[in-house]
Amino acid sequence: MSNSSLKSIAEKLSLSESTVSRALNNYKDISQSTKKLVNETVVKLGYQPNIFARRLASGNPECLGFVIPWRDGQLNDPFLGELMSGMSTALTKIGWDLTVLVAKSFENEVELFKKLSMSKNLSGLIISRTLRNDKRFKILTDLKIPFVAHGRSINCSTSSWLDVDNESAFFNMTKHFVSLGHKKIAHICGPNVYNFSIQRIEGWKKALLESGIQIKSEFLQVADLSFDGGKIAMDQLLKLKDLPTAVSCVSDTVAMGAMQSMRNHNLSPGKEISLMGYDGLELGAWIDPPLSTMTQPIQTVGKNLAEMLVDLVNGKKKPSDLQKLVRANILRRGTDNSPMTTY
Amino acid sequence: MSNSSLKSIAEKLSLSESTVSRALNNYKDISQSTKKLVNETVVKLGYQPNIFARRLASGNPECLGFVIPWRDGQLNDPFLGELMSGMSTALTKIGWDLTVLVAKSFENEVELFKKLSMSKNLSGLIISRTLRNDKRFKILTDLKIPFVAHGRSINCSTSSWLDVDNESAFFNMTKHFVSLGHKKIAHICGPNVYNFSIQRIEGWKKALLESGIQIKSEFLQVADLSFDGGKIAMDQLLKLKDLPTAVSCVSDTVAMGAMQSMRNHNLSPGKEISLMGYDGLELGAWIDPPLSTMTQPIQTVGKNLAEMLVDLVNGKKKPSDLQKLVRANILRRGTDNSPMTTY
DNA sequence: TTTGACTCCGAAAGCGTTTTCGTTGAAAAT
DNA sequence: ATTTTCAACGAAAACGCTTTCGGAGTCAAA
Repeated sequence: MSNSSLKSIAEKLSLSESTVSRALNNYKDISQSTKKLVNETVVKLGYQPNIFARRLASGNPECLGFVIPWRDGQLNDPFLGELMSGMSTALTKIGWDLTVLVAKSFENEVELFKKLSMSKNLSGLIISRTLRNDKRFKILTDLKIPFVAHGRSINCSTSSWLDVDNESAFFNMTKHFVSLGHKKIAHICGPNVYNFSIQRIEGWKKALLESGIQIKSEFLQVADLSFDGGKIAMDQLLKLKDLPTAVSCVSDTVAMGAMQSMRNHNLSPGKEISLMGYDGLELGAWIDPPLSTMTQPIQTVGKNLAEMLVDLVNGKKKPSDLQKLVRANILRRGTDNSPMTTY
Repeated sequence: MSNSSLKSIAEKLSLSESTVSRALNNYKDISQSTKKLVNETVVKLGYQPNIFARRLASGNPECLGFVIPWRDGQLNDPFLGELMSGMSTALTKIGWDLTVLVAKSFENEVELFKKLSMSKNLSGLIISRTLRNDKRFKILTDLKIPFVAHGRSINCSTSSWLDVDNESAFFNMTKHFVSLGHKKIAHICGPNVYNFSIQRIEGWKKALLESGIQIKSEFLQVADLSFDGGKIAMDQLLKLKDLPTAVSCVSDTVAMGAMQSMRNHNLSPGKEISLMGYDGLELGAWIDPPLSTMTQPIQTVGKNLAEMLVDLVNGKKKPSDLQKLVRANILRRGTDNSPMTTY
């Protein structure tokens, strides 16, 4: 029966509703014995509190919103499922909900934020696809909406965020190429509106510097974050007199495009030119040769994002104390090899 | 200010709270003039009702749950974003929410259902990845949880569902091959636990029958819904004495695997053997040659799923009156060509 | 004039929790 | 013996809305 309410439990135990409520919420003015008693009968009766009553009374929506990332009119994040799964599992444990929101443009998103700040239907927000200079940080802060960002921005020092350590990831990738014997290492980066683009360039540069390799500006190509972007960028690289022997790509998608360009020029990815992507897309393993890449534990990221936001909402921590960097790991498949001696 | 409540509006207009409430909910015992007045001041003050109070009082959670599909320990649906975007936009219009749920196993999912039926936190559920014989239909019906399924099952006649017309999709695909001149058309199908596997086989068979082509049992290969599955299945087909000139694949992923197999045998997809996938994955365009496939309007599907469930919850329609079939469309890219005469 | 029907609105009781505050009784301190 | 302290609980207000019911007023019909 779902007719179990606080009242029914209180009557069954000859206690007051308030005592039962405080027992369930682990108040310290309730004796251990009654807490035990209450918890036992609650599971026995299969009691589930009415979350709407609870949320109304407590003033805490106990509900996090996730703004699903929309880019260029398309929703093509293959990790969405894993990410949200991580969030949801973390929240389910504490009885909170995850609701999804969609904003099809920046204006749309800001409008959404304003509505949310008025309605107070959500405890906090998780945003993603952060830009180099992302105005959402200030907007959300001004609106006093608790949030944590998946990704950093130029002005995120006082906010809460979780991000991959892009710089060290591409530092490691480049170092990896160096250790394989490469000296001519190019980088196809993303548009500089994205924060990670800049950071990934930095990692590439630092590794070259530390390895005593001079940075050639023509070895840095900007690309749209798409298959075609990668193809065009690689086309440019292949026009060079002095070709690179390795290319680090800002994403798997871009790397796939770059591979296509190589094939068009009768070059075999991983032979004349090694290359690596980033993201760890499964489909990278489906092509020939399979694309080497870097992976990150997406589900854990989702879980962490949710947990951080809960801490923030509960006031346990300040935004600036909730900043987390996760590592990406090299996944060798087939396109990272030593340079050809004869080439 | 977010201190706007029904009360504040009532005071401002010298009306009672109940009148304002009924005006907003379009009750017919409120005059047009006051309705207009109330609505105007509501937008002026930027009033947002407290959904928890509303949901508590009305008893309608106004919230739909989406069980995100988990398969083989992985969450790899690339359309999740679009699907949920469609749902969310439909629900936002009427002020309902979409919350995501995750179940990592069948037992887990059933447990989830039971909890939901007790707690009544959700108005209804959208499930996906339906099986040929999907026990969830009966379970949810017995638990009296309103739901609509994305995909059919063997026992879904009294339930609400939305599905692609798999049979006609693969009928059309096969007919397309026939019209290109193919007579030896194989089909790589999925495991028969999935309902769509059976239906897609049916479509393939019907088209062959209607075209006067005999169905050869060795031209039907079962594959796991994965890259490797497709590869293995195509390996089998290529062992045949009499090779097919066209292969219709149950999914793009499987088709990618099949292409890999062809390459391993020094065959060019779309030349010696034409093939088509299904799903319309973007990445199909990234390989060489680009994979021909079939697409469906995912966002519309999401929108429809949500709207159907809302109708169901509101009691406007019976489950059996909410069944919808959508069409898939052929997307020619590069792997569907006429058979080689010399081959 | 009375009756009935009809329109529009207010009063008030819920919805199921949380949380503050006060009370009780027993143990400890004076 | 009296006061203080403290643990453990109950009473009741509050959260902000929905919804039922009844009443006031108007107008037309009898």
